[in-house]
Amino acid sequence: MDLGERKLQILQAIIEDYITTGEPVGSRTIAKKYGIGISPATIRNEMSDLEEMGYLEQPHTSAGRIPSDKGYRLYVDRLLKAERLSISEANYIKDIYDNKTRHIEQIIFQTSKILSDITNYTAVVLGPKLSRVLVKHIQLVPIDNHFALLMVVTNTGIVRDAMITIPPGVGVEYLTRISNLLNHLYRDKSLGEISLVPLIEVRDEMIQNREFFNSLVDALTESIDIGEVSEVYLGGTTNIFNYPEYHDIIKAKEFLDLMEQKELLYKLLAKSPDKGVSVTIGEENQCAELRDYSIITATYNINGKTMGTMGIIGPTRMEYSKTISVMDFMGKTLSNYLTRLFSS
Amino acid sequence: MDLGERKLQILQAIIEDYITTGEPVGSRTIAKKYGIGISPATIRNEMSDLEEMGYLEQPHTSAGRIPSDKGYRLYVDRLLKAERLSISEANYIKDIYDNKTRHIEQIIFQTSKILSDITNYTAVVLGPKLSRVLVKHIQLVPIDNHFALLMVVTNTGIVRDAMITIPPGVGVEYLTRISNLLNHLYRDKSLGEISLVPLIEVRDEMIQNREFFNSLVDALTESIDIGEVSEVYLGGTTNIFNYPEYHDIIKAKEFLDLMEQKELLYKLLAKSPDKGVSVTIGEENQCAELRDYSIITATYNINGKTMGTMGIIGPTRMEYSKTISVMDFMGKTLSNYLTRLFSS
DNA sequence: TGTTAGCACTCTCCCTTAATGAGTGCTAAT
DNA sequence: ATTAGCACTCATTAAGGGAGAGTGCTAACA
Repeated sequence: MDLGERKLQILQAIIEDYITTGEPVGSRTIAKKYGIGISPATIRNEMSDLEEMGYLEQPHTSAGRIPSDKGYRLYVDRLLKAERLSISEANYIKDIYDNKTRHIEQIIFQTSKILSDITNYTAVVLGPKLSRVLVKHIQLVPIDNHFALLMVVTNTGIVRDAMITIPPGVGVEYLTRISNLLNHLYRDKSLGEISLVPLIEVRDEMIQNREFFNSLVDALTESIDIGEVSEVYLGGTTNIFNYPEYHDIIKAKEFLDLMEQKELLYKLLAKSPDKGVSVTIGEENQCAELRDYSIITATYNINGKTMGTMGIIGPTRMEYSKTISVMDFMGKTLSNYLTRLFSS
Repeated sequence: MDLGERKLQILQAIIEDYITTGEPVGSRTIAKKYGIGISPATIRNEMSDLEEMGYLEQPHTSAGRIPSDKGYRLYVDRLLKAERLSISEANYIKDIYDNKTRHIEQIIFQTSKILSDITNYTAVVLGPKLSRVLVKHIQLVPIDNHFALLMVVTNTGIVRDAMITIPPGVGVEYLTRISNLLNHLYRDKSLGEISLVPLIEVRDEMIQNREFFNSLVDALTESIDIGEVSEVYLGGTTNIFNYPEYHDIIKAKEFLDLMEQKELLYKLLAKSPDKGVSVTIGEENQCAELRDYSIITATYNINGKTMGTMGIIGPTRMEYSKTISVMDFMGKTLSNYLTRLFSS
């Protein structure tokens, strides 16, 4: 069977109606609202065909049709007309970033709030991929006689830190010497490289103090690794309540509990493609718990180097057109802003 | 009318039954389950009295009674028998802290998770009151030619930082000199004192560079203030779904949205008394949105100096006895642990 | 005088039944 | 190929009607 022009028109009408109303769509509705000069009966025949082809589903015999995931996919790939943001929305987004903070955590957090506000879905934004962030400064700061703080400052203004126990007999000058060595070794390298470039040079210097060396390595890896997962920012988790199909308490709790699992969210977004906007619909999701949701992701970059990912999670009957535009625009806006801030 | 021994017994029975079942309690139930050798009819008379006195309420004519907020208050103040934690629970709590991390954020976060896990309510824990935290180290770290990082390390391992723009002509040596001055001035002072002790000494030194001085002051206040509100850790926000009276989507959303308002939660907990466990029941709450909830708070300290507050938010029919014990124990355990870690 | 049994009454909850209406699929006419 | 007509299906809603839990009141009882 063939997907003629008319079938596509009908499919599009059904999908768009279902997206806005959330109710199964009947043939009469299509004929009236999206009049293509065709009678309901004809539309019924076409709908029957579309169902057979797998683009539509019927909740029960005497209800209208709803799109299947395959239907949405077709819609997103072929039928979607890109929707430009309204000027006020675009300005709203831009204005947010006309701000004073240089703390990237704040910026990312704000991004998640705006995304969820504008789209009315749940937003997940990952902080900059630490492996791509550049080291600007490393220092061992003595706190008291027993502890020092290993501090790593990056070009994005992130500060990582970890406590280190100082073995007896290690003095301030020694810490300073090690600090200088670390700086010499790692400045302007990415955090990703740190884990690779061995500390051998330093080891020679430190061979006298095996114990300290080990705890230093521990602290370094801790300060790099631990954060990786914790940098997940959520916005609008309760937006899911806006959609009647999730008025069920069980589902709502499932969803919210899912959003608490930062590692899962991290994995979910981290593996999205490197460039552009990507759409994952319902069953296409790897994660079984998310089979009822669609996810739209985009990336942001600094100086053209991809640094992180942002995502929107919502029901499969998502406003794809609008949301894709928002994500695209947001990705670019954030990238510009960050590049201006941190490219120096 | 007088509150005789028997009336108290009956009130206690009703409250405890209602706490566990969530259903209005009838006279027959009391007679059977909590047999005091009294017939349902007599109990009915007593219940009628208790209602007249304001300790009980009746959802509708032919239902059993439920406790009023005033009833709960009486129960908490006079009828509660302290419930000791089971050994396994006590051990569970203690074990959590046998841990390696010195990051207080982690410890606080974990505390909120445990609290919500054990109690099955929502936990809110405030990070250490910054005004009481001691400065261990202040440093201006040059990042590149344009920016430096003002870094403040405290005795609790917290690191606050803020970016500063370096005016042209300011060199590394100058930053070091200022760092030393700041350290000299503020080491072992509390953050609260910083905002008071004027920077005059430093100003003399820096009078040559008005602009830099101002941005330094800005950064200092920023690094102290901003965090105050952001340090609110939540655990078990979806636990509210466990209680049938909150199966209503509207209520659930209201609650969850409330929990997103960190400033409100901060204010709520920050003003609780300095020592010991405190209970706020339903209408006693200042915050109108929380009139349907009860809050139990406790504080934790380092070396006997109160540093922060933890709270449990749940329905008014909360297991007061159990929860109060947990909070008491948790406050003490956390205090001990922190004191051991950070008293040096 | 306090306590209790008995009884009529109230109100919620749940089940059944029936009516409504939106929507379909099929058939036959155009 | 399209469409009007019609019988059929099924979810939703409203109304009716026990059943059950609980009360308040009265009168009897210790």
